[in-house]
Amino acid sequence: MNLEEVARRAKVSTATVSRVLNEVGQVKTSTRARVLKAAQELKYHPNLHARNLAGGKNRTIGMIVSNMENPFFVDIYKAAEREARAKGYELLLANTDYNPEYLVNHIRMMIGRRVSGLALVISEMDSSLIQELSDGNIPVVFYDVGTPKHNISNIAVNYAKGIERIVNYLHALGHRRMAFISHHPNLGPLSVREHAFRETVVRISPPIKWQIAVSADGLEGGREATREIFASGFDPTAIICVNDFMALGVLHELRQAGISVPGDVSVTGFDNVQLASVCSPSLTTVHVERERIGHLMFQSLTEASPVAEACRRKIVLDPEFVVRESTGPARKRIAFAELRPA
Amino acid sequence: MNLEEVARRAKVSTATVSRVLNEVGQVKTSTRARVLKAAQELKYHPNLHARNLAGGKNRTIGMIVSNMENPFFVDIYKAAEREARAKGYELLLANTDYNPEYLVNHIRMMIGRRVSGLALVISEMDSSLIQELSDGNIPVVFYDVGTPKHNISNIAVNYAKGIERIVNYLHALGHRRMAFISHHPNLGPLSVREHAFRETVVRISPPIKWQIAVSADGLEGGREATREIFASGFDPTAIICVNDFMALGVLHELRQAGISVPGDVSVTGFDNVQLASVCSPSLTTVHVERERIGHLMFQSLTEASPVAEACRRKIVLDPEFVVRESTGPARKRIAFAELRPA
DNA sequence: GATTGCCGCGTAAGCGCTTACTATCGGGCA
DNA sequence: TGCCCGATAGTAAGCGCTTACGCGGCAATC
Repeated sequence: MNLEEVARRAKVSTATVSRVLNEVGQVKTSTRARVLKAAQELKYHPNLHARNLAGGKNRTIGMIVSNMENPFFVDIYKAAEREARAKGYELLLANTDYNPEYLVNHIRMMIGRRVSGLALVISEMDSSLIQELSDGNIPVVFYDVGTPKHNISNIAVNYAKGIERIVNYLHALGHRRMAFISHHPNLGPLSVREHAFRETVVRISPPIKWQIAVSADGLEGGREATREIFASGFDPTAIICVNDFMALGVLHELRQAGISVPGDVSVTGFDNVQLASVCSPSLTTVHVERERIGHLMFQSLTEASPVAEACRRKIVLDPEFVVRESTGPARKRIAFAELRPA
Repeated sequence: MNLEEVARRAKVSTATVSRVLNEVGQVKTSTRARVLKAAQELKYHPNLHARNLAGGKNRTIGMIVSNMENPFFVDIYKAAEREARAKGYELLLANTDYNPEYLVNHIRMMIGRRVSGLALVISEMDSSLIQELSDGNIPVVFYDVGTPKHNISNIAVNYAKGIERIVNYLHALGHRRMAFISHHPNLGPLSVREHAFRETVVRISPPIKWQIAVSADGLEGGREATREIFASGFDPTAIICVNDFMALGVLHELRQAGISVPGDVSVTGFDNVQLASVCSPSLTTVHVERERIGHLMFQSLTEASPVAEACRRKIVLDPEFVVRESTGPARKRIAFAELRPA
């Protein structure tokens, strides 16, 4: 069933049916009614592919994220979706699981669908891909990676600042042995945080002992990284996590090991996802405005002002430090061995 | 840039370019190389709309879920996505936030895109919509709602059984005052659980006192429902939640109120999302095989056996009871007023 | 009563692809 | 030598829709 059948049934031309369905042009009320009736009776659903092909336009924007299991990404997605819905756009979502190969496929797919904008909330971006995108002419907005170009905007969070706040805070509480838990350390935005950690820690005197552990993004990854730190013999008084999601795993592992938080070890997260305030103990973390990020990403893709568009920009959000229950004064020097049940 | 430009540059016809790009038909190696080179140089990306229009086929399936914030849905999505990827399919996701209006729009959109199958993991389905879908001819699979038809499959979990297990277990532990926390009580699959709760509770003797509280699906909803129960004056020794996600909120609210779990109140969830084992105290819950659900949904949409397709079926999964830390013997009769800090 | 202008609608040309169907060219074979 | 067939590649007809263009008719204008 296509436009033509509807037209035949309503005894008009396909052009008229199209006009009615798209609410453009002048159509007599009675004709409109006939068309609508015919469409309804035939259970007609316009073929969006044909529509896109013919119309050329496309109120669709694509969003690619790294890990839909992490609530951080879900929040950004939902914010963008809400915005898209309000503005009459469609939001296409794809998930890469941090796999660069999937990412390439998804980008190709989005381009193939001729989205009118592409929001990339990912870390696994290599420069050749960025190049390929900046050669194209569809508006792109990155979160956390890349640099502005004629068709590329950037939104970033000042991670260095956030990490610095955390480290300084812990230092002030007397912590001198810190572990940093991360995932995918060689991906750009994540290495930024690691560097920030290293630098801050090194800059402080008296010097802080530190160690870095890496695992997968997620609850299980947080747990594993924690075990790794224990196993290495390093006994931190504070564990700084690259995000809340991993921190939740850390909390769990510590609890299972009989290590109290923050009594024995302080733990921090990053992002301030809703779970961070709901878990036990609640997480000291850094708030990242996901709502605003989703909003800004959508904006920068659809804002129609060609002047402002001409010079693409980079927006950097300042994070806000949030102190909760998972951090406290450093314990006196006691080895982990004594803390942990045999 | 389109097929024609590539063809011109490679000095062949569009048909040949198409053949090369789709790897069908016979093309001389040297020609193929020329075409590939031209496509690369022009940064050609095939227009998927045109491709779909012309080809008629469509390795795309759509999935609509109620609430992407709830990890339960994310897990199903990821399972289906993995499967789709392996089979060379595209998975289109849409989120309704339990809003029937959004649902209708998303369904129309999926049909408009001519997906080759539609997976609906939603509760807010009214019968007229089901009717509309069963009139159509695209394969549809529901989770938790609807009945099998020629083009409709169903996958469900025996919620009643799960709830019954929970109630019986709590009863055996001495609980005689139970609260049931739910969301969207008049949506089909959710009311099923509520009924199961009611029936089980009523069937048991000596009789159990019970109450039902309703709020939004989510952490905040769980908290609010808990407050509501408190405020009503009912003092349950156990709180049964319709899913883990809400239970996490309940746990948080109880902790804040200074009520210990399971010492003062036992709490149960449903679904066994990963967080249920990671939170503190870990949740007694009922395991629902999300992995398998995602898998089955995909299967039932793409399985090519026309014989098996002829008679659509309903698959019911039996849930498995998982006991963890959030449940314990009922406390002796002490009013909440005494438990809670003034 | 002829002219103007606008409303309402049909005609038809694409949008970028896929895919019959056809045409060409050698080579193998009788 | 003549013929047939397979390997290649081109031609062109759609897929279902939008939209520029144009035409008839009717009210308003002079």
